[in-house]
Formats: sequence, structure tokens, C-alpha cells
Amino acid sequence: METKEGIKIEDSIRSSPFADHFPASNLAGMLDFEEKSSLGFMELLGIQEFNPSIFDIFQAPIPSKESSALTQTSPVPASSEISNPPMTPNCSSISSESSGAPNHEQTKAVDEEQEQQRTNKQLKPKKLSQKRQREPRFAFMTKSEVDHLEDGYRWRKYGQKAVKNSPFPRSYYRCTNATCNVKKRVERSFNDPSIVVTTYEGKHTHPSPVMPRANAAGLPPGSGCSADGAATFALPVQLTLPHRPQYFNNFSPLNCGYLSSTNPTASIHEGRFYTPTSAFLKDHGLLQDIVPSLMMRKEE
DNA sequence: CGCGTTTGACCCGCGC
DNA sequence: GCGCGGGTCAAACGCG
Repeated sequence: METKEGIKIEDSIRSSPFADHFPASNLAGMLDFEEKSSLGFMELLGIQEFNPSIFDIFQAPIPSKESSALTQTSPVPASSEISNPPMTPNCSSISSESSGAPNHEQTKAVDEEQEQQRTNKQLKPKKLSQKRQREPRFAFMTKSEVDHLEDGYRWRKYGQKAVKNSPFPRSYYRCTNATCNVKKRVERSFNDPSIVVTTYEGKHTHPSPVMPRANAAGLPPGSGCSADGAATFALPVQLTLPHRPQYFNNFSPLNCGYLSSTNPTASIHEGRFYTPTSAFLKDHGLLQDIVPSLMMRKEE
């Protein structure tokens, strides 16, 4: 499944708009860490964890199938992927779920016919089968006692499934904004129940409803949590939660460019994972200030 | 009443 | 072709 759609780590790094901010040595170190570490569940996400920058997903999508080469260490499907074709930035998402799928008016009409037929046949006519176009995905692991981490957006749960070989169910969330197509999956690690794996899919088409300080802190429109789709995440923030999650590894969106560019070893804090919250709090006190600082570093 | 969660059924893709 | 597992739908329900 998803293992097929992994991304090539190094290529992604090099193609990353943040590549300039990752000294080669740092990158190597990070890769080494990724390769050498035998982290159990970490391996499950090994590739994605090391996604060089979440911003790649939105700025320079990478073809998935062609570039998948990183799954050799992942016995279990990976949790994130970059699956958009390398078209122009922002090419995929805003046009809703059907975007990218080859469905035009004709197919739409056909679909409606089929749907009518289904309606006659079944009690519960379901949505028709267009080829599902996967949005870019991005996953990270968080050490937290709460499953659903606050990330600045409002989510509505639309499903929950038992995960094979895991006692923990996987929850499916969708952004409550009607125009927004972003989804996320939340599941706990089988190996370490204290770890929450969150997988985002898609792009927010609206500003974060609870990130008022983003703009105030100097976030230019389009550079961060804005509606124009340049970047789409509100980075997970834990401002109000009693639990302070620990973001794992280099893959955390929070250390894309920030920590890695300053201290390559920071991301392997405690040998396994890194706690960006505390690090950021040192300098900024609030995670909301981090996002702008991250962006501003890019500008430097 | 509106919004979010729960949950069983259904759909779809993939591997065998 | 079939079965399995992931993903989604939508009715029912709960809560403020």
C-alpha cells in the first residue's frame, strides 16, 4: 500500500527548498542516524520520518511511484508519502477531492447514472468510484498521552478502524472547514503506546482558526498558515494541553530547518527522539512563535 | 439545535 | 476471482 509511495530521502532533501539550510554534513548525520538506529517503530516510518521538509510537499511535490525506494527497511506500510506529480506548486489541491482525477463532465454524468443504478440496487448507495487521488501526506510521531493533538485547526472525526496487528484503533479526522480538504489519521504505535503517529493529508485552504499570533509575529501571507496554500500546516502546538508531546526524530515539522540547521544532534535528543517544545520554549516561550521564527530563518 | 463522536456497513485497491 | 485490509459514509447518538 503506502509502502509503494515512499519518497527518496536524499533526493527529497536535495530538492527541498530548505536544502540550503541543511548543511551537507548535517544531512549526512541525520541520515546516518536514520540508517543506523534500530528504533522499532521508528523504522516503520523511517523514510517519512526523515522527510526533509514538510514544505516540500506543498511546494515541490515529488512523483511517488517513480521515486519510491525507501521502503526496504519498513516491514510495515509507511505512514506518509508524497504522491503528487511534480507539477507546478499548488497544482493539486484546492480544486477539491476530485482534483487530479480524470473526471470531467462526461464521467460525471456517467457517475450519476451509475449512482442511480446503485441506488436502485442497494440500500446504501455509496459514493462512486473515481480513482482516488491521494493528497500529499506527511506523518510524524509524537510522544503524548492524548491521541488527538491540538494543531491549531479544528478536526472532525469521521471514522475509526481497528488496525491490523495493533490493539490500538486508527482514527480518521477531517478539517471542519467546509472548503478544506485536509484529513489526518491518528494512531498509536503498537510497539510504544505512548507514541502517537499522526498523518496529515492534503492542504489547508484557510488560515488556522486558532493561530492569531502567526500573522502578528510577522508571518507574511502565504508563507505559513495562510489560506493561499503555500504552506498548509499549523504545526502541532501544545499550548493548551496538559501533555507536552515529544516530537520524534528529524521528521518533526518543527525542526525542519530550525534545529537541524543549528544543531544536528538536537534531533536525536535522548537518543531516540527530540523534544522541540522545550527547545523552542527556551528561546521563544510559545510554540506559536516558533513558526514565524522558522520561516524567518528561511529568509535569512 | 448545532456540532462532534461513535459505529456498522460499504467501497476500493491490492495481493494471492 | 476472491479475500483482506484500509478508508469512507452516514445514521444514530451525545453533549453543551
